[in-house]
Amino acid sequence: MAKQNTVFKDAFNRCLKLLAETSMLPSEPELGQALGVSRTTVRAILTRSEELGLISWDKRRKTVLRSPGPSDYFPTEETDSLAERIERSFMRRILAGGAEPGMQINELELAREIGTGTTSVREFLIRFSRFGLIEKRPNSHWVLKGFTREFALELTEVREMFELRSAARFVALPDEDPAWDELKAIEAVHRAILSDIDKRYKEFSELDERFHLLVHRSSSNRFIIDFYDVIAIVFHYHYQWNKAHARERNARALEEHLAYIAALQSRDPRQVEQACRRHLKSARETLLQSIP
Amino acid sequence: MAKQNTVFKDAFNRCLKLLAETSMLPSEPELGQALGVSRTTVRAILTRSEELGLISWDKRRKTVLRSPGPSDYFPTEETDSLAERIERSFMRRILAGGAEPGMQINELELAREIGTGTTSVREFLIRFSRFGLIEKRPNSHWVLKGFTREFALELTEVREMFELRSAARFVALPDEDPAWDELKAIEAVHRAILSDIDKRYKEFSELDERFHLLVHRSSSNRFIIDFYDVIAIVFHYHYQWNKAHARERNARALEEHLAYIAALQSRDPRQVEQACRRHLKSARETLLQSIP
DNA sequence: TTTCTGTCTTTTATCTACAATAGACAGATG
DNA sequence: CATCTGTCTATTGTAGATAAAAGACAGAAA
Repeated sequence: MAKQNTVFKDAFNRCLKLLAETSMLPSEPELGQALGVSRTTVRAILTRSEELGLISWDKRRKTVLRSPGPSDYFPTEETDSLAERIERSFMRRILAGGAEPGMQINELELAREIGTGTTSVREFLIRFSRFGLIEKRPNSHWVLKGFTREFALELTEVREMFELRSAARFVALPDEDPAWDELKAIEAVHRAILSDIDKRYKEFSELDERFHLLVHRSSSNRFIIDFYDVIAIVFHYHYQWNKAHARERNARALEEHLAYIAALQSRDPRQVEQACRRHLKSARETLLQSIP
Repeated sequence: MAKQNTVFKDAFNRCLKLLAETSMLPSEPELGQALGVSRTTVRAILTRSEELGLISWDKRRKTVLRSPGPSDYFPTEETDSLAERIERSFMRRILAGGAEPGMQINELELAREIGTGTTSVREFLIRFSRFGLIEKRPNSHWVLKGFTREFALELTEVREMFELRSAARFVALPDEDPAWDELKAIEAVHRAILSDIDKRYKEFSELDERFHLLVHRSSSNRFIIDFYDVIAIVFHYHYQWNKAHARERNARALEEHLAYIAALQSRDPRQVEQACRRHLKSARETLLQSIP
């Protein structure tokens, strides 16, 4: 196998959903636009849809013949890109499995375990190295530096610098900036989750990312925004991993967010700084608690 | 060709220098230590040295027979690692050649131009992407974001945050920290260059990197230290590129550095902040002036 | 005239193969 | 008995090949 056709499979699945809602599909370029793929892939999707008897296709006439059933879809395991699969496997290994700092990472072994070639693993490790958790010894192996207390402290130190700076920029955004509307929307979701916290506390993780990314974006600084990737991935896996007291933690964080959001809306830099510092402090403590 | 043997060639050249100074080479492990390579490579070096009649080699007895001449060395072009060659070619293209932002970057074309396989180019681009100058469109090309005014401003914004923080940490280092000695050594080089500025102003670039890296190191934060790579590469190529008024610029920067160093040595946080800010401000202005 | 389709070319993503390099182990040597 | 050498194995770095996906262009259709 050279290239996986996950783009095709994933787009095909998404196309089936569109197909369920109309009787006539649009033009190829339009469909490509809607699915975010090239015409080549669109045509592959149409070909397969025709073969399955889902549509009849004659040039510009693409008529839906029947609604897609569950068996028409590709299984979800096959629609994830290789990079996603590698990331998951890798994070599971280093977070769940015995992940002692200093451990060697073996490309070939990892590749075999994941069932892929070494090139992809290698490229993943190179990309991943910017998260500061692994390091390359040239002409030799990678070394796991480990998700340690130092790591968490270094990460949060930079995070705090960047977020304070971004928050200070946020209050200076012009009234018509779309960020204000997004902030309102985010606030509303916070209230909704809080009012049904017992059932919905798990939604916090995703909301957290959405909120902080919005703040970081207002820095208009690519380095600050890019760094948020590091924070996001660490917190993402951290939430998955450390579920103790999740409900209470999330409830408290939601409250802190609301105070922080109110401060942003007040546009008073001092209030913002205060609320931001308070929230970041407790976020840091939570993260540190989960590290032995 | 599978793997380049640049490690061997480079180590061989360095070994010739050692060889010129002794009549008897040490043991294989010791030699490996000195050259920073494995025993496998050491033995390859010894084998070749023997073939060239430079030494006689019998088990532990490695006697130097003659001093190496110029023709014994590998040409320097062959000792650079592939990654270095790719970096240079790439930087020349995007800094010197018409490097309009938005330009597409083609892996295959680059590889052909440099005379290497696509894999290496790809891996280089992935590593390089963390410098914020290029961006990947998945399943498609890379886009050059360009060495623009915004880039320089975003870079210096973060640089200033990080360096102020690091400098503040520096003054808190214990007296016995080796950084203080290194700082003294750096100061001495500054004075030496300044006293012969007309001839030696070109040495500033390297000294600048050495000094700022020392400061950043005292942050003990991997993200801050890693970020210095970005700064270093940008300034490195910037110095190579923009030579107008280099003498005056460097003389001024040297003076600023001396003030900054004195402030660090005074251990007075307020003086440090002032001197640091002053220097960073003029560094930013210099950088911006070189951008159209 | 504008947008669409059929066809073709180019480029990327990924696998496999292989030389260079690192590293392990047992027996040799001082 | 500690260190070195000979030999062997494992792993990385790089090239080359190939399917998937993107994208270009000319002629067809509205």
